[in-house]
Amino acid sequence: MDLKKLERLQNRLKDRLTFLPLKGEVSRVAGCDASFPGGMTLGVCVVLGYPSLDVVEVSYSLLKTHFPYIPTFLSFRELPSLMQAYRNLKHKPDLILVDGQGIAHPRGMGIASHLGIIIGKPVIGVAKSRLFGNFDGDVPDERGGFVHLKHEGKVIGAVVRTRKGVKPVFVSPGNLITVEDSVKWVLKLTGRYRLPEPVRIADRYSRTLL
DNA sequence: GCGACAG
DNA sequence: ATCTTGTCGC
Repeated sequence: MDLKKLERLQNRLKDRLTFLPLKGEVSRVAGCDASFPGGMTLGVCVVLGYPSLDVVEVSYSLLKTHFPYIPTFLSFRELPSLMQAYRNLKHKPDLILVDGQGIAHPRGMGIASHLGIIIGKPVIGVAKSRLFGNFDGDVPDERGGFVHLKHEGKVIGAVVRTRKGVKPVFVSPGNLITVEDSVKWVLKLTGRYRLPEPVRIADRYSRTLL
């Protein structure tokens, strides 16, 4: 486990990121998350139909955990399992949401970006707390209110209020999508809960599947 | 040297 | 993330 080497890998992968408006039809959306039941990593991917949000498929992968939690290196802990679960899907999604940061990361390589580079599809990162980036003032307390997350003047994501009176979430593009479209889709996929349905359901399965 | 630090 | 008792608010 050579962190310096992994940092260089993240810096190299960063050059392969692309940010474009989301084009084409979105008929399926996926949510990915992992849990850690006693020394194991349970990665889960759920696919929902869009716009119905009905669960189309759930796939998972249970692997022995081989990497600890170290801030800014989350992908090396969770991706092996999440990738395996993703490969097992029979119905591939057009858009993916992952529990964690996208480019709102010190080296622009949060887990959502890393996953986005590997599978080459639009991925959005949705985190419950901040890792990197700053924002001014407060997030308007109304569903849909948001302020940009920035780093050295550049917009790298947004702090979004998905429900009035509830703590906001940190949204950032992983790959093949823009900050604006990421915010727009997170809101379109959020119902009566704090987290958008794909990640909320993936989270629930990852802790209930056993 | 000190504080921050996704899940 | 996981563990785990009690409390606040609708």
